[in-house]
Amino acid sequence: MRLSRDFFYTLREDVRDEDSASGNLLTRAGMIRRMAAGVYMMLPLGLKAMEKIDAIIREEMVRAGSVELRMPALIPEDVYIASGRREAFGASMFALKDRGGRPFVLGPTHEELFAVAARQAIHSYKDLPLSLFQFQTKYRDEPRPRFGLIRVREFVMKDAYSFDLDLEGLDHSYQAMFDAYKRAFDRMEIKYAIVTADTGAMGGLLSEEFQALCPIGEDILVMNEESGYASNLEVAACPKPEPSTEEHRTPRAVPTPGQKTIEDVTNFFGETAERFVKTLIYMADGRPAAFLVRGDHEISEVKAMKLAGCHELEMAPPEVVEEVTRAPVGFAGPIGLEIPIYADYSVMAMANMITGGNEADMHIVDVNLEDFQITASGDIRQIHEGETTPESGGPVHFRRGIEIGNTFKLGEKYSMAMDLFYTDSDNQRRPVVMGSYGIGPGRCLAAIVEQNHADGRIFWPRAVAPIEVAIVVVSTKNEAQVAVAEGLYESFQQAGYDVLLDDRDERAGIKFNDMDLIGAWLRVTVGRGVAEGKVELKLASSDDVEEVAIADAPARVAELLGH
RNA sequence: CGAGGUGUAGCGCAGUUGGCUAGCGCGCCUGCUUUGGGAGCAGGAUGUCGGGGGUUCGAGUCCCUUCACCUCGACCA
Repeated sequence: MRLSRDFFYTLREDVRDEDSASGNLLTRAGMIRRMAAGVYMMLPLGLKAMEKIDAIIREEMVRAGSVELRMPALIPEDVYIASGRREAFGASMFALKDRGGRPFVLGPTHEELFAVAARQAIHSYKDLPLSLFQFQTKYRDEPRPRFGLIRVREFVMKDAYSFDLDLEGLDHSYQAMFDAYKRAFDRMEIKYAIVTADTGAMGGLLSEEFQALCPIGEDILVMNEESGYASNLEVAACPKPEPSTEEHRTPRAVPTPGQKTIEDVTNFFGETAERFVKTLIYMADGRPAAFLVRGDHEISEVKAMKLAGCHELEMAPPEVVEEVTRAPVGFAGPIGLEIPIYADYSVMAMANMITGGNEADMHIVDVNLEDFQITASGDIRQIHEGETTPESGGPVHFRRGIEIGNTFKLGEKYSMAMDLFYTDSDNQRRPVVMGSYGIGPGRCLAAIVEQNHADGRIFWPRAVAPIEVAIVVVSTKNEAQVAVAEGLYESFQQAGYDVLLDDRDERAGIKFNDMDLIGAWLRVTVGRGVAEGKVELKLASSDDVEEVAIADAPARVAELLGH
């Protein structure tokens, strides 16, 4: 690009309302611009970086044997009703009607459409396996977009789908995609962890996430480096404690006026939180249910949903809490509840616990398991840092990650819903076994910047730098300099580099600063050295400046770029 | 959805108890000087003060309303 003519600008100051380094730097570098909450313009330089990321992903997809196509974003609503996901996505789906009043949605993900498309091509076991992918815009009406490109409402996703005969075939397809993902992220030089994750709204058998390690990441990763254990906090298994050997006493009510929170009550009783049980009232698929966790623990809603076997779980509104506990919010307890009660393993190990009294200003002490009826017990809490589980093999610690990729073994869920079957060699009709695999290229871009910036400038990994070579003409009034710069520009373009010519009539300092901000990988300075037949080369990653003869510049640049 | 906050020039901001032509820095335009790390001097342009309504002789400022955006929360009863 030639700056005197191209669409290019930078901002000198930090941008208001950009709460992440990547959002701020990409905006200042003139690569992106926010239009609305979670909606961004992708400007030429940002688009260039995106295209490089896309190209890497595309190459790895093709290498893994996947075939590219493109689905619509505008989709009749009944496609998602058929799979039962219209409800699962709920308000996070952008919904609209056409002029005839027919309901449409903007697709948040495309398992259904791919299943529908595959129906045309898959009839026999001879048609399998098959792998398809696309780069396509998704729409999700996030409750709270934030962190620049990291949580947005409109974004391009690379999504791929595998179709296999059986679970064994799925394992192969999954592994091929998994390896492709690793190669792609390695080429982008992203520092990431792979964690087991919740299958969530996708459903299915297994989910693993590729998480770019980064302090502003929204996911908490539970890890143990020695054993290689890594799991999303949502699903990280907790240790199962030994039952208490304390002798069980008889429950008795104790007045606790105004003591509602665990903190209140621990102070009131002068006991540690481990002696208390939190009774959380939820709506599980619309019906109230109680979940018990120890006072010092936090519930994992993902695990709780699995234990309760429900698809939707949200905190019950105060009216419901008051109805089922017959007490104001803050005094719920298991004794006398007439709704299903699910208990965490740690509660199963407790004795003489303190619970709410289901009565205003009342708690009950010395409660034991025999004093109430439990529907089911299981691991429904979040693990704490420092705990050890059989899986982790040692104490876990937490890190934060940005989810840049996710792989799912879906199984037969969508095939069954969308009627995707094949005939096997014994003339039996069988559901196709599917997998789905997503990468957020925009999140990759953001994660790369988060991981590679300092002093208000971006340091791009080699493979994704939008500008490989920036030619800075120090003085555009100096004809000799301009001629040399133009010659090099032409030569670098011929060589196929991503090259930028800063021929703006600006002072050298402005140009140098701008090239630093946008993270030009290699800078060629065409200035006073031209009089002696020389130009200067400088890598963004180093402070060293190398003088070379103009005639030698193309060869040396090629060498530095590794072309 | 709950709570809080912010909307004033392209960007970042100030604007007193309501007061007369609405300011500052950067950027932009013109000229001169300068010219290797965000130049200097002089001159200049640019505003539905988020929108609508109201109070008032007079509103960026007060009131009502609405929209947008941001932060925290929306699991701990």
